[in-house]
Amino acid sequence: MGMGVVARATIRDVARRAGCSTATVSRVLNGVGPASEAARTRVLEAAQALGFRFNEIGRSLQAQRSRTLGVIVPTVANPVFAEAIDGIQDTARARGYQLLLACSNYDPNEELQSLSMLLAKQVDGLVMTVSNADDSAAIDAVRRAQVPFVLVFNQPCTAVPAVAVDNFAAAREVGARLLALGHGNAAFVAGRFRMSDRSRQRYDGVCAAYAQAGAPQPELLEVDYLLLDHRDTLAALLERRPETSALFCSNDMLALSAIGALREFALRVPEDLSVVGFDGIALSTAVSPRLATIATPCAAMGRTAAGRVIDGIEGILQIPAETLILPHEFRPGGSLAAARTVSPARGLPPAQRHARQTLES
Amino acid sequence: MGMGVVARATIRDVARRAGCSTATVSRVLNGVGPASEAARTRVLEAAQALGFRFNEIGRSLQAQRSRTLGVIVPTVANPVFAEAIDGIQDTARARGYQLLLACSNYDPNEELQSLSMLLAKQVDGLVMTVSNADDSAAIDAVRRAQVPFVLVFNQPCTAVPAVAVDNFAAAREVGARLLALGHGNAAFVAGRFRMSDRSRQRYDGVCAAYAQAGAPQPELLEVDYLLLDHRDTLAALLERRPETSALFCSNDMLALSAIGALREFALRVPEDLSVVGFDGIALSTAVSPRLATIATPCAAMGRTAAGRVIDGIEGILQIPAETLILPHEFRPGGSLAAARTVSPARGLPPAQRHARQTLES
DNA sequence: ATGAAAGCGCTAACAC
DNA sequence: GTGTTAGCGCTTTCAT
Repeated sequence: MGMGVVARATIRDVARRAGCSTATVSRVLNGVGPASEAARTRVLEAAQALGFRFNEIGRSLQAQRSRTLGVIVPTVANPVFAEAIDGIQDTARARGYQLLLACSNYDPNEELQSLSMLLAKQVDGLVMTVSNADDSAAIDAVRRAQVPFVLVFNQPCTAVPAVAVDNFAAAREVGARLLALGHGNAAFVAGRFRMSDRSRQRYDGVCAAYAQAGAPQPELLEVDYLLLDHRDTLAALLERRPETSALFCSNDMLALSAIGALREFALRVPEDLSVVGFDGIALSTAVSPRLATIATPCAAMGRTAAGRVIDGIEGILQIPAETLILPHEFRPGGSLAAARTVSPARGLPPAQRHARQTLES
Repeated sequence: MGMGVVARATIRDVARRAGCSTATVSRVLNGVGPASEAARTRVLEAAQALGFRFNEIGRSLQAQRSRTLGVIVPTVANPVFAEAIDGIQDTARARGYQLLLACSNYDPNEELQSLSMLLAKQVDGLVMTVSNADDSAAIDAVRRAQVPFVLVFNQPCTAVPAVAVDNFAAAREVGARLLALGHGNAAFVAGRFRMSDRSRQRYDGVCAAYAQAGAPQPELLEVDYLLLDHRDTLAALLERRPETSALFCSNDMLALSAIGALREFALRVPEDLSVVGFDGIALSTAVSPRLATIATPCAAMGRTAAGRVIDGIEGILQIPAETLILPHEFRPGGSLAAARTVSPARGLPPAQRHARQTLES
């Protein structure tokens, strides 16, 4: 064996050195139960001298709780989940919990598998984002396990504890604003449409707005979410439907990279095409033009969800099996402007070719 | 107590149901040691019927290993760490380890405190990024604890296991390129300069290039890393040193938001000012103009570091106490161009005022 | 005030 | 091939 953990001091070592029993050590170090001043100082001294630290594994086994929260998100590479994790961390740390993190890559099987591992490790509770909150093997499993959990981002129709924003309403609002600005022809750009109920809810929302206005249903444009280069897909769309004047992207990462792709075509945002995102990640306010988007309180959602889970764990609260909707806000940005009345001359194929040559050289 | 974990089936329950001892159950379920076909099927059946899952806490206590890796990074909100975590995850999952995640917020005290918690939870090894790899209480502590660890991103001078890119060399290369393009006056923009050895190494690198060329040392511009709005700071710089023609940012997030801020001043990138980043996060290739940056293999660094740690844990390898340098690559991008020979007219104060009014209305 | 002992779930000698 | 037992580190009755 290479470099392994050297035998760390246990409570027995401390007891031996302090000349008392392990029970006394435990009482002193935990500050519970009686202990004479003499014993107290001897124990403290011994613990100090030995550099004693509790072994939380032993404690967990006996206490039947691990002070650990499981977290399952699709990926940490999308800042929206990263920001939520920061929020979860905040609350967890403040309340003395650690985070066991797993990423599912938008794959329900991996969700289930990760969940299984986390449950085996006896997490006290779970915060997770699943592919499809209304039909999730992972949710079934965590329910069977009777472990407190709260979803984040997911906005289930069924009775499941969750903290989210109102995806449908927010997207409908975006739809209304697009229409008000004259964008009768818009497209909805999504990454993992099949694997994200949020994405579908958002699409439904914008479609509802368009339907209500009698406008044509926005085309659904699915792009590879791993690849951040969407030039080909967008070029195809603009060729197919040149009247498209706005892109509503399922999340900010997508929106940002869509803007990048459009610029490669020498298309100006918002003069030639408007772009709207969803999430309100930190970077969305830092770029210029600022990204018009739905600002969601990602970190607060993480904090709230973690808080509820911990309340549930500690018996402070029976976690309600319903979605807590946190307020969203449409945040205007330079990436969204009124549609041109005349369709711009978009020399797409040549521009595209040019851009690609430039880049691939 | 609210909803707690209901008593889960233990190995004893399985044994009872299968009519054998716990030892047999353990042997069968772990696939080690002898077991008759009859026993095997009875155990499997019983386990199935009871929905038995090992309690990893019990296992860990007995085995003296947790199959858990501790991960400490400054923040998960910076995509560069998020991407590294994805890499760590990859390897960890492949080799059967879970991740216990902690964020230090660039604070050495929090590093130490997080470390302490992770060690108490008996992580088998650690992957971490510390503030200052050459003077880190956390490193001292993890060494004392004799727990295998590898740093990521940190590039220590002292003998510490690490996986990183050569920050100094990469930054010097950026410096050389800036000079070659006529940027005799550049500024280095950093977030947590005091709290990031990487940042300092990068600054030293670019300074070395400038010194060698006899050019004036790039000014160090420290900005609030939490706030992504750097307009005021940048405006002050450009007023103070209007001859500045390029910004070299300590990381891509900073670079991206710097570009955003400049656009708010109606300054064009790269016509008026060039911007170079460092890291090569996914978004840096998606924006337009593409961000010129040092592309670093963040995910690979995470994978490699995790791999080494696990090799160390499993005694496959004695982790070498030295920095493994992974290759970086300068990635050109439209954000960097030759400096203008004549200084552009930069109506800064009015532009700034205008931009801010627009945004704050 | 203190200690002995049981036991959390599991594995690994060791006996049979 | 199988069971008994001890013990991983800790807390917690229950005696004393």
